[in-house]
Amino acid sequence: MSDSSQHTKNTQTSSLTEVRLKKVEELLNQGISPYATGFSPEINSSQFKEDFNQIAETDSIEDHVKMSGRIIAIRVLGKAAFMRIRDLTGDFQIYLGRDTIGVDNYNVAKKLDIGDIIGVVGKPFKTRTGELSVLVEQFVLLTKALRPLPEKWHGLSDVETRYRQRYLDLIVNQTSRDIVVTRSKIISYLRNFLTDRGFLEVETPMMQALPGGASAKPFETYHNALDRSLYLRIAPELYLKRLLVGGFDRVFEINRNFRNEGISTQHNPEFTMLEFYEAYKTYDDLMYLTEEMLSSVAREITGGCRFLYGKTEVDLTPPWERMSVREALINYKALNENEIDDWNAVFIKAVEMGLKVGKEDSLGKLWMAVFDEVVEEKLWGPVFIHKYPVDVSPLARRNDEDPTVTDRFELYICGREMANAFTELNDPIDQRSRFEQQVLARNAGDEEAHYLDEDFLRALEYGMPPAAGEGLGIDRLVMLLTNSQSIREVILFPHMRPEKGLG
RNA sequence: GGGCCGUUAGCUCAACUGGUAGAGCAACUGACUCUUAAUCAGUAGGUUUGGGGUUCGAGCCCCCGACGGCCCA
Repeated sequence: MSDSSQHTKNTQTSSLTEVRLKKVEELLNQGISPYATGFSPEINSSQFKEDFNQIAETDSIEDHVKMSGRIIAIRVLGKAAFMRIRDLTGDFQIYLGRDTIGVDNYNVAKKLDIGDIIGVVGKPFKTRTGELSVLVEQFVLLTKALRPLPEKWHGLSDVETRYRQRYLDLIVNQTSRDIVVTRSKIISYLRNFLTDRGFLEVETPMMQALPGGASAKPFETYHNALDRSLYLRIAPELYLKRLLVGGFDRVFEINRNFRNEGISTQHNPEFTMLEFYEAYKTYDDLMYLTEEMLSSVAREITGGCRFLYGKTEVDLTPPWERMSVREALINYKALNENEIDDWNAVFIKAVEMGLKVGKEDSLGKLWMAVFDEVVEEKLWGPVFIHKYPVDVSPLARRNDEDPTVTDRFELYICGREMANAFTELNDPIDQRSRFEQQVLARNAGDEEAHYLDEDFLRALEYGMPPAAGEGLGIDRLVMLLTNSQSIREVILFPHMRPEKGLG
Protein backbone atom coordinates (compact mmCIF):
# COMPACT_ATOMS: atom_id res chain seq x y z
CA MET A 1 0.00 0.00 0.00
CA SER A 2 1.02 3.57 -0.51
CA ASP A 3 0.54 4.07 3.22
CA SER A 4 3.53 1.99 4.19
CA SER A 5 5.83 3.36 1.52
CA GLN A 6 4.77 6.80 2.61
CA HIS A 7 5.82 5.93 6.13
CA THR A 8 9.26 4.79 5.04
CA LYS A 9 9.78 7.96 3.11
CA ASN A 10 8.93 10.02 6.13
CA THR A 11 11.99 8.81 7.96
CA GLN A 12 14.32 9.86 5.17
CA THR A 13 13.91 10.39 1.48
CA SER A 14 17.35 10.23 0.07
CA SER A 15 18.87 9.66 -3.31
CA LEU A 16 21.64 7.80 -1.48
CA THR A 17 19.11 5.21 -0.41
CA GLU A 18 17.67 5.06 -3.92
CA VAL A 19 21.11 4.26 -5.29
CA ARG A 20 21.53 1.42 -2.85
CA LEU A 21 18.09 0.01 -3.55
CA LYS A 22 19.09 -0.10 -7.20
CA LYS A 23 22.20 -2.08 -6.29
CA VAL A 24 20.03 -4.54 -4.40
CA GLU A 25 17.95 -5.02 -7.52
CA GLU A 26 21.05 -5.59 -9.65
CA LEU A 27 22.41 -8.15 -7.19
CA LEU A 28 19.09 -9.99 -7.16
CA ASN A 29 19.12 -10.04 -10.96
CA GLN A 30 22.51 -11.77 -10.80
CA GLY A 31 21.11 -14.31 -8.37
CA ILE A 32 23.03 -12.87 -5.43
CA SER A 33 21.19 -12.44 -2.16
CA PRO A 34 21.82 -9.12 -0.44
CA TYR A 35 20.93 -10.81 2.86
CA ALA A 36 22.72 -14.14 2.70
CA THR A 37 22.75 -16.39 5.73
CA GLY A 38 24.77 -19.36 6.92
CA PHE A 39 28.19 -17.71 7.08
CA SER A 40 29.72 -18.06 10.51
CA PRO A 41 33.04 -16.36 11.27
CA GLU A 42 35.69 -18.43 13.01
CA ILE A 43 37.96 -15.69 14.25
CA ASN A 44 37.41 -12.08 15.30
CA SER A 45 39.48 -9.02 14.69
CA SER A 46 41.38 -9.01 17.97
CA GLN A 47 42.12 -12.74 17.86
CA PHE A 48 43.25 -12.38 14.26
CA LYS A 49 45.78 -9.75 15.27
CA GLU A 50 46.94 -11.80 18.21
CA ASP A 51 47.45 -14.92 16.11
CA PHE A 52 49.08 -13.41 13.02
CA ASN A 53 50.66 -10.12 13.97
CA GLN A 54 54.07 -11.79 14.10
CA ILE A 55 54.16 -12.80 10.47
CA ALA A 56 56.75 -11.11 8.28
CA GLU A 57 55.91 -9.28 5.08
CA THR A 58 57.46 -11.94 2.96
CA ASP A 59 55.88 -14.90 4.76
CA SER A 60 53.60 -17.10 2.73
CA ILE A 61 50.98 -18.23 5.18
CA GLU A 62 48.95 -21.31 4.42
CA ASP A 63 46.36 -20.70 7.16
CA HIS A 64 42.97 -19.49 6.10
CA VAL A 65 40.83 -17.21 8.20
CA LYS A 66 37.05 -16.82 8.11
CA MET A 67 35.92 -13.42 9.33
CA SER A 68 32.97 -11.06 9.15
CA GLY A 69 32.04 -7.51 9.96
CA ARG A 70 30.76 -4.19 8.73
CA ILE A 71 32.56 -2.25 6.01
CA ILE A 72 33.54 1.13 7.41
CA ALA A 73 35.92 2.34 4.71
CA ILE A 74 36.62 1.48 1.09
CA ARG A 75 39.63 2.40 -1.01
CA VAL A 76 39.47 1.23 -4.59
CA LEU A 77 42.64 1.36 -6.69
CA GLY A 78 41.49 0.14 -10.03
CA LYS A 79 41.94 -3.62 -10.11
CA ALA A 80 42.41 -3.94 -6.37
CA ALA A 81 40.67 -2.59 -3.30
CA PHE A 82 41.23 -2.27 0.40
CA MET A 83 38.36 -2.26 2.83
CA ARG A 84 38.28 -1.64 6.56
CA ILE A 85 35.99 -4.05 8.37
CA ARG A 86 34.68 -3.64 11.91
CA ASP A 87 33.54 -6.37 14.25
CA LEU A 88 32.81 -6.22 17.96
CA THR A 89 36.46 -6.51 18.92
CA GLY A 90 37.94 -3.98 16.55
CA ASP A 91 38.78 -3.23 12.93
CA PHE A 92 40.75 -5.20 10.38
CA GLN A 93 41.73 -4.61 6.78
CA ILE A 94 40.97 -6.79 3.80
CA TYR A 95 42.52 -6.77 0.36
CA LEU A 96 40.48 -7.66 -2.69
CA GLY A 97 42.48 -8.25 -5.85
CA ARG A 98 40.82 -8.86 -9.21
CA ASP A 99 43.43 -11.52 -9.98
CA THR A 100 42.68 -13.34 -6.74
CA ILE A 101 38.90 -13.41 -6.78
CA GLY A 102 38.20 -13.20 -10.49
CA VAL A 103 36.63 -10.54 -12.67
CA ASP A 104 33.01 -11.44 -11.92
CA ASN A 105 33.47 -11.47 -8.18
CA TYR A 106 35.48 -8.29 -8.34
CA ASN A 107 32.64 -6.55 -10.15
CA VAL A 108 30.28 -7.68 -7.40
CA ALA A 109 32.74 -6.39 -4.80
CA LYS A 110 32.68 -3.00 -6.45
CA LYS A 111 28.96 -2.82 -5.63
CA LEU A 112 29.68 -3.09 -1.91
CA ASP A 113 29.04 0.04 0.11
CA ILE A 114 30.26 1.41 3.39
CA GLY A 115 27.86 0.03 5.98
CA ASP A 116 27.39 -3.39 4.35
CA ILE A 117 28.12 -6.47 6.42
CA ILE A 118 30.23 -9.07 4.67
CA GLY A 119 31.92 -12.37 5.34
CA VAL A 120 35.38 -13.16 3.96
CA VAL A 121 37.68 -16.16 3.67
CA GLY A 122 41.33 -15.61 2.90
CA LYS A 123 44.96 -15.69 3.95
CA PRO A 124 46.61 -13.42 6.48
CA PHE A 125 49.38 -11.29 4.99
CA LYS A 126 51.22 -8.09 5.64
CA THR A 127 51.02 -5.15 3.26
CA ARG A 128 54.04 -3.20 2.15
CA THR A 129 53.35 -0.71 4.89
CA GLY A 130 53.23 -3.55 7.39
CA GLU A 131 49.55 -3.75 8.21
CA LEU A 132 48.20 -7.21 8.89
CA SER A 133 45.38 -7.80 6.41
CA VAL A 134 43.31 -10.57 4.87
CA LEU A 135 44.03 -11.49 1.27
CA VAL A 136 40.47 -12.32 0.31
CA GLU A 137 39.81 -15.45 -1.72
CA GLN A 138 36.07 -15.59 -1.19
CA PHE A 139 33.58 -13.11 0.13
CA VAL A 140 29.83 -13.03 0.68
CA LEU A 141 27.50 -10.10 1.17
CA LEU A 142 25.61 -10.84 4.38
CA THR A 143 23.63 -7.63 4.83
CA LYS A 144 23.16 -4.76 2.44
CA ALA A 145 22.93 -1.35 4.15
CA LEU A 146 20.41 0.96 2.52
CA ARG A 147 21.40 4.03 4.47
CA PRO A 148 24.84 5.64 4.49
CA LEU A 149 26.94 5.76 7.64
CA PRO A 150 27.99 9.10 9.14
CA GLU A 151 31.16 10.72 7.92
CA LYS A 152 34.34 8.72 8.44
CA TRP A 153 36.43 11.42 10.06
CA HIS A 154 34.11 13.43 12.30
CA GLY A 155 31.69 10.57 12.78
CA LEU A 156 28.37 11.14 14.51
CA SER A 157 28.53 13.82 17.17
CA ASP A 158 25.01 15.21 17.32
CA VAL A 159 23.87 14.14 20.79
CA GLU A 160 20.22 13.97 19.89
CA THR A 161 20.86 11.58 17.00
CA ARG A 162 23.29 9.58 19.12
CA TYR A 163 20.59 8.91 21.71
CA ARG A 164 17.68 8.48 19.33
CA GLN A 165 19.58 6.21 16.95
CA ARG A 166 21.84 4.51 19.43
CA TYR A 167 22.50 1.67 16.96
CA LEU A 168 24.22 4.21 14.72
CA ASP A 169 26.14 5.68 17.64
CA LEU A 170 27.35 2.18 18.51
CA ILE A 171 28.46 1.42 14.95
CA VAL A 172 30.47 4.60 14.77
CA ASN A 173 31.66 5.61 18.24
CA GLN A 174 34.09 3.41 20.13
CA THR A 175 33.49 5.35 23.36
CA SER A 176 29.80 4.50 23.26
CA ARG A 177 30.57 0.82 22.79
CA ASP A 178 33.07 0.95 25.65
CA ILE A 179 30.48 2.33 28.04
CA VAL A 180 28.07 -0.50 27.23
CA VAL A 181 30.76 -3.06 27.98
CA THR A 182 31.92 -1.30 31.15
CA ARG A 183 28.38 -1.06 32.44
CA SER A 184 27.91 -4.77 31.95
CA LYS A 185 31.21 -5.49 33.72
CA ILE A 186 30.24 -3.30 36.67
CA ILE A 187 26.91 -5.03 37.10
CA SER A 188 28.34 -8.51 36.88
CA TYR A 189 31.12 -7.55 39.30
CA LEU A 190 28.57 -6.34 41.84
CA ARG A 191 26.46 -9.44 41.30
CA ASN A 192 29.45 -11.69 41.93
CA PHE A 193 30.56 -9.61 44.89
CA LEU A 194 27.22 -10.19 46.56
CA THR A 195 26.64 -13.80 45.59
CA ASP A 196 30.18 -14.61 46.80
CA ARG A 197 29.07 -13.32 50.19
CA GLY A 198 26.03 -15.52 50.32
CA PHE A 199 23.47 -13.10 48.93
CA LEU A 200 20.61 -14.51 46.88
CA GLU A 201 19.46 -12.63 43.80
CA VAL A 202 15.69 -12.25 43.63
CA GLU A 203 13.06 -10.45 41.59
CA THR A 204 10.15 -8.64 43.17
CA PRO A 205 7.15 -6.93 41.57
CA MET A 206 7.68 -4.06 39.16
CA MET A 207 3.92 -3.47 39.12
CA GLN A 208 2.58 -2.73 42.52
CA ALA A 209 -0.88 -1.99 43.86
CA LEU A 210 0.68 0.33 46.41
CA PRO A 211 3.92 2.07 45.47
CA GLY A 212 6.28 2.10 48.44
CA GLY A 213 9.83 2.09 49.70
CA ALA A 214 10.78 5.60 48.66
CA SER A 215 9.57 9.19 48.59
CA ALA A 216 8.68 9.73 44.95
CA LYS A 217 5.80 10.15 42.55
CA PRO A 218 4.95 6.90 40.75
CA PHE A 219 3.81 6.17 37.22
CA GLU A 220 0.30 4.84 37.11
CA THR A 221 -0.96 2.15 34.76
CA TYR A 222 -4.09 0.12 34.45
CA HIS A 223 -4.91 -3.56 34.51
CA ASN A 224 -7.92 -4.26 32.30
CA ALA A 225 -8.95 -7.68 33.61
CA LEU A 226 -8.65 -6.65 37.23
CA ASP A 227 -10.21 -3.28 36.45
CA ARG A 228 -7.86 -1.44 38.72
CA SER A 229 -4.91 0.90 38.82
CA LEU A 230 -1.40 -0.38 39.29
CA TYR A 231 1.80 1.55 39.83
CA LEU A 232 5.26 1.00 38.41
CA ARG A 233 7.47 0.54 41.39
CA ILE A 234 9.50 3.39 42.84
CA ALA A 235 11.58 0.93 44.93
CA PRO A 236 11.67 -2.80 45.74
CA GLU A 237 12.35 -2.20 49.44
CA LEU A 238 9.13 -3.35 51.04
CA TYR A 239 9.14 -6.62 49.08
CA LEU A 240 12.77 -7.38 49.82
CA LYS A 241 12.05 -6.92 53.52
CA ARG A 242 9.13 -9.32 53.24
CA LEU A 243 11.77 -11.83 52.10
CA LEU A 244 13.76 -11.15 55.29
CA VAL A 245 10.58 -11.99 57.19
CA GLY A 246 10.35 -15.13 55.08
CA GLY A 247 13.77 -16.26 56.24
CA PHE A 248 16.08 -15.18 53.44
CA ASP A 249 18.80 -13.44 55.41
CA ARG A 250 20.74 -12.06 52.46
CA VAL A 251 18.93 -10.93 49.33
CA PHE A 252 19.55 -8.47 46.56
CA GLU A 253 17.90 -7.26 43.41
CA ILE A 254 19.29 -5.33 40.44
CA ASN A 255 16.44 -3.88 38.50
CA ARG A 256 14.59 -0.85 37.24
CA ASN A 257 12.80 1.73 39.34
CA PHE A 258 10.43 4.28 37.84
CA ARG A 259 9.96 7.77 39.19
CA ASN A 260 7.59 10.30 37.74
CA GLU A 261 9.74 13.38 37.97
CA GLY A 262 11.74 15.72 35.75
CA ILE A 263 14.33 14.54 33.25
CA SER A 264 17.86 15.90 33.50
CA THR A 265 21.49 14.93 33.10
CA GLN A 266 21.11 13.18 36.47
CA HIS A 267 17.62 11.72 36.11
CA ASN A 268 15.99 9.29 33.71
CA PRO A 269 12.38 8.25 34.43
CA GLU A 270 13.51 4.64 34.63
CA PHE A 271 16.82 3.91 36.25
CA THR A 272 18.63 0.88 37.60
CA MET A 273 19.06 0.28 41.28
CA LEU A 274 20.88 -2.34 43.28
CA GLU A 275 19.16 -3.01 46.59
CA PHE A 276 20.54 -5.50 49.07
CA TYR A 277 19.55 -6.55 52.58
CA GLU A 278 21.46 -8.47 55.17
CA ALA A 279 20.00 -9.74 58.43
CA TYR A 280 21.86 -9.35 61.72
CA LYS A 281 23.85 -6.40 60.40
CA THR A 282 23.67 -2.66 61.00
CA TYR A 283 24.15 0.43 58.88
CA ASP A 284 27.62 0.64 60.36
CA ASP A 285 28.48 -2.76 58.89
CA LEU A 286 27.16 -1.56 55.54
CA MET A 287 29.58 1.36 55.52
CA TYR A 288 32.47 -1.10 55.57
CA LEU A 289 30.80 -3.33 53.01
CA THR A 290 30.16 -0.34 50.74
CA GLU A 291 33.77 0.83 51.02
CA GLU A 292 34.96 -2.60 50.03
CA MET A 293 32.42 -3.08 47.25
CA LEU A 294 32.96 0.28 45.53
CA SER A 295 36.71 0.50 45.96
CA SER A 296 37.10 -2.99 44.54
CA VAL A 297 34.78 -2.39 41.60
CA ALA A 298 36.71 0.82 40.87
CA ARG A 299 39.96 -1.12 40.92
CA GLU A 300 38.47 -3.72 38.60
CA ILE A 301 37.19 -1.15 36.11
CA THR A 302 39.68 1.71 36.22
CA GLY A 303 42.69 -0.14 37.54
CA GLY A 304 42.87 1.80 40.77
CA CYS A 305 40.97 3.66 43.47
CA ARG A 306 42.06 7.06 42.19
CA PHE A 307 40.71 8.32 38.90
CA LEU A 308 39.38 11.45 37.28
CA TYR A 309 35.79 12.51 37.26
CA GLY A 310 35.50 15.50 34.96
CA LYS A 311 38.79 17.21 35.64
CA THR A 312 38.95 16.47 39.35
CA GLU A 313 40.39 13.41 40.99
CA VAL A 314 38.29 11.07 43.08
CA ASP A 315 39.94 8.76 45.58
CA LEU A 316 37.93 5.77 46.71
CA THR A 317 40.66 4.32 48.88
CA PRO A 318 39.05 3.29 52.20
CA PRO A 319 38.36 4.38 54.84
CA TRP A 320 35.97 7.13 53.84
CA GLU A 321 35.01 10.19 55.80
CA ARG A 322 31.93 10.00 58.05
CA MET A 323 29.86 12.95 59.12
CA SER A 324 26.37 13.28 60.56
CA VAL A 325 23.78 15.43 58.83
CA ARG A 326 23.95 17.80 61.75
CA GLU A 327 27.74 18.06 61.55
CA ALA A 328 27.60 18.55 57.80
CA LEU A 329 25.10 21.40 58.13
CA ILE A 330 27.33 23.12 60.66
CA ASN A 331 30.67 22.32 59.01
CA TYR A 332 29.54 23.65 55.66
CA LYS A 333 28.13 26.74 57.35
CA ALA A 334 24.57 26.08 56.24
CA LEU A 335 23.28 26.50 59.78
CA ASN A 336 25.04 27.46 63.01
CA GLU A 337 24.83 25.69 66.34
CA ASN A 338 22.49 28.25 67.87
CA GLU A 339 19.86 28.08 65.16
CA ILE A 340 20.06 24.44 64.06
CA ASP A 341 17.54 23.14 66.64
CA ASP A 342 15.27 26.17 66.43
CA TRP A 343 12.43 25.47 63.97
CA ASN A 344 11.67 29.18 63.48
CA ALA A 345 15.31 30.09 62.79
CA VAL A 346 15.79 27.24 60.32
CA PHE A 347 12.49 28.04 58.61
CA ILE A 348 13.49 31.68 58.15
CA LYS A 349 16.87 30.66 56.78
CA ALA A 350 15.25 28.27 54.32
CA VAL A 351 12.86 30.94 53.13
CA GLU A 352 15.75 33.37 52.73
CA MET A 353 17.46 30.81 50.50
CA GLY A 354 14.36 30.73 48.35
CA LEU A 355 13.59 27.10 49.17
CA LYS A 356 10.14 25.66 48.75
CA VAL A 357 9.23 25.01 52.39
CA GLY A 358 5.93 25.14 54.20
CA LYS A 359 4.70 25.81 57.71
CA GLU A 360 3.72 22.16 58.03
CA ASP A 361 7.28 20.95 57.30
CA SER A 362 9.07 19.26 60.18
CA LEU A 363 12.47 20.43 61.40
CA GLY A 364 14.06 17.39 59.79
CA LYS A 365 12.50 18.23 56.46
CA LEU A 366 13.77 21.81 56.71
CA TRP A 367 17.25 20.49 57.51
CA MET A 368 17.28 18.33 54.43
CA ALA A 369 16.01 21.16 52.24
CA VAL A 370 18.90 23.32 53.43
CA PHE A 371 21.28 20.36 53.14
CA ASP A 372 20.31 19.70 49.51
CA GLU A 373 20.71 23.38 48.69
CA VAL A 374 23.99 24.15 50.41
CA VAL A 375 25.86 21.02 51.40
CA GLU A 376 25.22 18.30 48.82
CA GLU A 377 27.12 19.77 45.88
CA LYS A 378 30.17 20.36 48.06
CA LEU A 379 30.48 16.73 49.08
CA TRP A 380 33.10 15.58 46.63
CA GLY A 381 33.66 12.70 48.96
CA PRO A 382 33.52 9.89 49.21
CA VAL A 383 31.73 10.66 52.45
CA PHE A 384 29.09 8.89 54.47
CA ILE A 385 26.53 11.37 55.74
CA HIS A 386 24.70 9.63 58.56
CA LYS A 387 22.02 10.05 61.24
CA TYR A 388 19.19 11.38 59.11
CA PRO A 389 16.19 12.95 60.85
CA VAL A 390 13.52 10.40 61.70
CA ASP A 391 10.73 12.23 59.90
CA VAL A 392 12.49 12.00 56.54
CA SER A 393 13.39 8.34 57.12
CA PRO A 394 10.12 6.52 57.68
CA LEU A 395 11.58 3.05 57.11
CA ALA A 396 14.80 3.39 59.13
CA ARG A 397 15.46 2.36 62.70
CA ARG A 398 15.71 5.06 65.35
CA ASN A 399 19.11 5.73 66.85
CA ASP A 400 19.35 4.36 70.40
CA GLU A 401 21.03 7.47 71.82
CA ASP A 402 19.07 10.08 69.90
CA PRO A 403 15.55 8.98 68.89
CA THR A 404 15.09 12.07 66.69
CA VAL A 405 17.51 10.63 64.15
CA THR A 406 17.87 7.26 62.46
CA ASP A 407 20.66 4.77 61.88
CA ARG A 408 20.89 5.77 58.26
CA PHE A 409 23.55 7.02 55.89
CA GLU A 410 23.78 8.30 52.38
CA LEU A 411 27.00 8.01 50.45
CA TYR A 412 28.07 11.08 48.50
CA ILE A 413 30.65 11.03 45.73
CA CYS A 414 31.29 13.96 43.40
CA GLY A 415 28.48 15.96 44.93
CA ARG A 416 25.94 13.29 44.17
CA GLU A 417 24.01 10.82 46.24
CA MET A 418 25.34 7.43 45.28
CA ALA A 419 23.79 5.14 47.90
CA ASN A 420 21.24 5.22 50.69
CA ALA A 421 21.31 2.71 53.52
CA PHE A 422 19.99 2.10 56.99
CA THR A 423 19.41 -0.28 59.77
CA GLU A 424 15.90 -1.39 58.99
CA LEU A 425 12.99 -0.53 61.21
CA ASN A 426 11.56 -3.88 62.33
CA ASP A 427 9.33 -2.65 65.13
CA PRO A 428 5.82 -2.92 63.67
CA ILE A 429 4.35 -0.49 66.18
CA ASP A 430 6.89 2.23 65.40
CA GLN A 431 6.55 1.47 61.68
CA ARG A 432 2.78 1.92 61.87
CA SER A 433 3.11 5.29 63.53
CA ARG A 434 5.72 6.37 60.96
CA PHE A 435 3.34 5.41 58.17
CA GLU A 436 0.60 7.34 59.91
CA GLN A 437 2.82 10.41 59.95
CA GLN A 438 3.34 9.94 56.22
CA VAL A 439 -0.39 9.72 55.64
CA LEU A 440 -0.82 13.01 57.48
CA ALA A 441 1.88 14.57 55.32
CA ARG A 442 0.20 13.23 52.18
CA ASN A 443 -3.15 14.63 53.30
CA ALA A 444 -1.38 17.94 53.86
CA GLY A 445 -0.38 17.92 50.20
CA ASP A 446 2.96 16.06 50.11
CA GLU A 447 2.58 13.98 46.94
CA GLU A 448 5.80 12.11 47.64
CA ALA A 449 4.82 10.91 51.11
CA HIS A 450 4.66 7.15 51.63
CA TYR A 451 1.43 5.15 51.60
CA LEU A 452 0.48 3.00 54.57
CA ASP A 453 1.10 -0.59 53.52
CA GLU A 454 -1.08 -2.81 55.70
CA ASP A 455 0.35 -6.08 54.39
CA PHE A 456 3.89 -4.90 55.01
CA LEU A 457 2.93 -4.10 58.61
CA ARG A 458 1.36 -7.53 58.93
CA ALA A 459 4.63 -9.05 57.74
CA LEU A 460 6.58 -7.08 60.35
CA GLU A 461 4.15 -8.32 62.99
CA TYR A 462 5.33 -11.85 62.22
CA GLY A 463 8.83 -10.66 62.99
CA MET A 464 11.58 -9.40 60.71
CA PRO A 465 15.11 -10.11 61.93
CA PRO A 466 17.24 -7.05 62.69
CA ALA A 467 18.80 -6.16 59.37
CA ALA A 468 20.46 -3.49 57.31
CA GLY A 469 19.66 -2.61 53.73
CA GLU A 470 21.10 -0.42 51.03
CA GLY A 471 20.16 0.97 47.66
CA LEU A 472 22.87 1.90 45.18
CA GLY A 473 22.22 3.81 41.96
CA ILE A 474 23.80 1.81 39.16
CA ASP A 475 23.54 4.51 36.53
CA ARG A 476 25.34 7.01 38.70
CA LEU A 477 28.02 4.49 39.56
CA VAL A 478 28.55 3.79 35.87
CA MET A 479 28.72 7.54 35.21
CA LEU A 480 31.40 7.85 37.87
CA LEU A 481 33.51 4.98 36.57
CA THR A 482 33.19 5.92 32.90
CA ASN A 483 33.66 9.64 33.55
CA SER A 484 30.28 10.43 31.97
CA GLN A 485 28.65 13.77 32.74
CA SER A 486 25.15 12.76 31.62
CA ILE A 487 23.05 9.79 32.71
CA ARG A 488 22.02 9.50 29.06
CA GLU A 489 25.52 8.41 28.16
CA VAL A 490 25.26 5.31 30.34
CA ILE A 491 21.68 4.30 29.49
CA LEU A 492 21.47 2.61 26.10
CA PHE A 493 18.11 4.04 25.16
CA PRO A 494 17.44 7.07 27.35
CA HIS A 495 13.97 8.53 27.40
CA MET A 496 13.37 11.10 24.64
CA ARG A 497 10.34 13.03 23.56
CA PRO A 498 8.81 11.57 20.38
CA GLU A 499 10.67 12.47 17.23
CA LYS A 500 8.50 14.22 14.69
CA GLY A 501 7.82 12.46 11.44
CA LEU A 502 8.29 9.03 12.99
CA GLY A 503 4.77 8.46 14.35
C1' G B 1 8.20 24.92 35.25
C1' G B 2 11.79 29.43 34.07
C1' G B 3 16.09 31.54 31.40
C1' C B 4 19.85 31.22 27.64
C1' C B 5 21.70 28.74 23.27
C1' G B 6 21.00 25.62 19.09
C1' U B 7 18.49 22.94 14.64
C1' U B 8 21.46 24.62 7.12
C1' A B 9 22.92 18.35 1.87
C1' G B 10 23.28 11.39 4.44
C1' C B 11 27.39 13.20 8.22
C1' U B 12 30.69 17.39 10.05
C1' C B 13 30.35 22.45 9.38
C1' A B 14 30.42 27.67 6.56
C1' A B 15 27.28 31.71 4.70
C1' C B 16 29.81 39.67 6.98
C1' U B 17 25.16 44.66 8.06
C1' G B 18 18.75 41.20 5.23
C1' G B 19 20.75 40.71 -1.36
C1' U B 20 21.43 34.14 -6.32
C1' A B 21 22.73 28.78 0.15
C1' G B 22 28.67 26.79 0.04
C1' A B 23 32.87 23.30 1.52
C1' G B 24 34.93 18.58 3.19
C1' C B 25 33.58 13.58 3.68
C1' A B 26 29.81 10.17 1.78
C1' A B 27 27.30 9.29 -3.25
C1' C B 28 27.54 9.03 -8.79
C1' U B 29 30.79 8.77 -13.68
C1' G B 30 35.81 8.02 -15.30
C1' A B 31 41.43 6.87 -14.35
C1' C B 32 44.46 3.91 -11.08
C1' U B 33 46.91 -3.67 -8.57
C1' C B 34 49.84 -2.12 -1.53
C1' U B 35 45.92 1.83 0.13
C1' U B 36 45.02 3.40 5.11
C1' A B 37 41.40 10.82 6.08
C1' A B 38 44.40 7.03 -0.82
C1' U B 39 45.00 10.29 -5.12
C1' C B 40 43.36 12.77 -9.82
C1' A B 41 39.26 14.67 -13.22
C1' G B 42 34.15 15.52 -13.50
C1' U B 43 28.67 15.22 -11.87
C1' A B 44 24.60 15.41 -8.82
C1' G B 45 22.53 16.38 -4.11
C1' G B 46 18.62 21.75 -0.12
C1' U B 47 10.72 22.63 2.05
C1' U B 48 17.85 26.20 5.75
C1' U B 49 13.17 22.23 12.31
C1' G B 50 7.39 23.53 11.32
C1' G B 51 3.85 27.66 10.87
C1' G B 52 2.87 32.83 10.60
C1' G B 53 4.62 38.04 10.17
C1' U B 54 7.81 42.43 8.60
C1' U B 55 10.31 43.60 3.90
C1' C B 56 11.14 44.98 -2.99
C1' G B 57 13.83 40.79 -0.93
C1' A B 58 14.49 36.45 5.07
C1' G B 59 18.99 30.87 6.61
C1' C B 60 19.69 35.81 9.01
C1' C B 61 14.74 40.38 11.88
C1' C B 62 9.74 39.60 14.84
C1' C B 63 5.76 36.12 16.87
C1' C B 64 4.00 31.04 17.89
C1' G B 65 5.07 25.80 18.03
C1' A B 66 8.46 21.09 17.83
C1' C B 67 12.94 18.78 19.29
C1' G B 68 17.71 19.06 21.64
C1' G B 69 21.74 21.19 24.82
C1' C B 70 23.29 24.08 29.09
C1' C B 71 21.96 26.62 33.56
C1' C B 72 18.30 27.48 37.36
C1' A B 73 13.92 25.77 40.38
